[in-house]
Amino acid sequence: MGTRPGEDQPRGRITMRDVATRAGVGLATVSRVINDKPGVAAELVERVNEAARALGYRHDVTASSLRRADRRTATIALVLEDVANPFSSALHRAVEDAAHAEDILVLTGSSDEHPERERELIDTFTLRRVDGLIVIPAGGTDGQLATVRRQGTPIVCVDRLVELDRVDTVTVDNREGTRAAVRRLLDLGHRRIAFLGDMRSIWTARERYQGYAEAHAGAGRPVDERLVRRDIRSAEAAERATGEILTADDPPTAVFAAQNLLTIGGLRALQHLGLHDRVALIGFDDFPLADMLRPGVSVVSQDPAEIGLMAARLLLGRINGGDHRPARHAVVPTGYIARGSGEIPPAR
Amino acid sequence: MGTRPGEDQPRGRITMRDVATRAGVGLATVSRVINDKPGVAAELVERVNEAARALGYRHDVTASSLRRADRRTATIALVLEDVANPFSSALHRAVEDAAHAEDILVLTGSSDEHPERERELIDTFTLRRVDGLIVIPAGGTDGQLATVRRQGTPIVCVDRLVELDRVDTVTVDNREGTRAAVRRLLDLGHRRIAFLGDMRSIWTARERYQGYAEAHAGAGRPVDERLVRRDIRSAEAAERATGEILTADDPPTAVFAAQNLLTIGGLRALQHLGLHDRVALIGFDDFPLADMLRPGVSVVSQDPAEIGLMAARLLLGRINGGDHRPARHAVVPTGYIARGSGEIPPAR
DNA sequence: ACGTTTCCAGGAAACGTTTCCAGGAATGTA
DNA sequence: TACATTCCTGGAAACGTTTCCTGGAAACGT
Repeated sequence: MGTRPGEDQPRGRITMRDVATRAGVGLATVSRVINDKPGVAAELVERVNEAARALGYRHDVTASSLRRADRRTATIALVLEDVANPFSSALHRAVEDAAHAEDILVLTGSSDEHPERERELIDTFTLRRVDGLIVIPAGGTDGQLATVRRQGTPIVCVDRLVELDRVDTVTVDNREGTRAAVRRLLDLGHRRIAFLGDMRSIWTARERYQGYAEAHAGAGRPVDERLVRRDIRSAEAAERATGEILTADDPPTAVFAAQNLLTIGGLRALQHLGLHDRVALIGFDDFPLADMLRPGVSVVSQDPAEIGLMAARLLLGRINGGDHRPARHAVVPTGYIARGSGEIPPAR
Repeated sequence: MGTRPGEDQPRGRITMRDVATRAGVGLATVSRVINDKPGVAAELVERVNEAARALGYRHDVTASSLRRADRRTATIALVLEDVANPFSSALHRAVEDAAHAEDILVLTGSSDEHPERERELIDTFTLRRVDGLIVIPAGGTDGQLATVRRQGTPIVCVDRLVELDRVDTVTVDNREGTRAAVRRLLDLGHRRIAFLGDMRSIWTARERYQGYAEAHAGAGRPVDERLVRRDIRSAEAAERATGEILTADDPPTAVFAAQNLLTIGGLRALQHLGLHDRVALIGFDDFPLADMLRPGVSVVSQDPAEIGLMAARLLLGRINGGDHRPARHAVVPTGYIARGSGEIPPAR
């Protein structure tokens, strides 16, 4: 019974059949053992495992999922705006961890907010038969998402609200977070508060503006449209816009920047004009080193890890059988981090 | 010839066989058409495409790669330290773009620098039959990498040098980048330059220290071991270490931080002691907002996008046939970005 | 007109697995 | 002891594709 090297070593790739032959059992039995199915005599289990180990057998997940009744591939896909941006990548990490706990792999792709690219990614992923999809929708792909959903793939949309049958969403309380922050500025005595907003085609951008408007309405103060700049798409544009507003007649005493890059742009403009200690600034969404700046930048914070975890939970829940449930719309609360820039009182 | 709805619509999943039936051709012909293989009459190509479109046929990549002679899955895997850290995610993005250009999907995983987790990831990925692997090796997995390589999967190692047969590497010039930066400090008149270093088990950490030592040797200056702290693994630890060095007798007039987090830690310590305008600081690796701080933080910069692109090119090159070549070791140059903190002269 | 080569098409086998099914042994019951 | 039931086991079919191979038709040369 010696294991002389190369004895009954099969030449090509080692398959279940090889293991079966060496263990002296049938192919079906090997499959049962590999998949931990009950009802195989202990002795055979032992023999099969031993043979598999000796031969260096490696289970082929691809072939397996092809035949498998539930057709599961143990893969989920994540369509992000850009894997390299901090929000996306923190989300990605949280999803990876949750998936890893169930031995599920994560495929990712960056849409760059292009509906066309997003469509392509969703297409590629479903072609690969992923078990589920987490998407930060750029908009314009609702029809496709609905189709994919109808064909059986569970979907969770993140960051932006989507109303589709049995599609869960995880969003952040954009409106309330913004309202509360702007309310703080008003309570501090600010009367002229500028608003820097992202593309209006984006749901979160609209919601945040609503929060800004609601805070004003709640305090019985009108919004001065000359202080509102929307559809800004880069830090540079934000810097320009902020500069213009600040150097015009009757400038604001505070700035609310409704997105990460816009906050940076606004900050640059303030520093450039030497106003960073005299004009208040609050940004939506935290960023690294915000506490190291002078003054520290106060922000409305959202927790991407929490969002990702929630999304993964909802998705995995559906994958593991609970797919009949109606859509759930989870809302993760925002926080406020006071670091100084939001606490500057209005200049006389 | 009308297309009455549901006419010869097959019930379950639409397969090539369905397309073949509808187009009135053989299964093999459909396969040829779908794969753009030459030698099919134009009319049949037309009929097949038409049938595929009408039925909404979707090619099953999984089944395809199972039978396919080259067994390619059009997937590569990327083992990172953490998908959420800026260096990793910038690299990820560059790899994604390069892969996307060839319709290749990217699987990713975070090793957190744990050899055990890294081993597990590599295992999972090869089980899925990825066509190639890009790894930031945590160390301790060389044997496994060699095995995987021998079994045919091309591998590119990034960021850290690895000497394995037909395994390419992409690294940056850690030693020279550090040497040049420290040399600048010496030229500015600094004589006491502290060094904050990462875990010595990491190749880059060792290289950077070498650069620091070489700069001193080149200027005929001894290294004062009391100013050298290595094996630091967090921003907090770096902050503590810097604080200790700065408050001891005969403190340094400049600090070189050999890694991202350590730079932040050092910076915090300097600010805390009110020395940020009097003690010079240079960090290895750029970080967002470094220019917004007071003073701006000077850094030795590496270009993760360039690194990722290079790694992807090497990998795709091997995948597309050039796998016989011996290992190539690409070295991407570093830069220096002067922002102020590195240009502070020694205090009298 | 005939034989040879070239080309295209389709049936069947194969990829590595899971699942169906049937058969044999073992156990339980009358 | 005879018969029904339960439990294990392995052969064969199936998953959706690609590739091998055979055969007929067309094209060519003499």
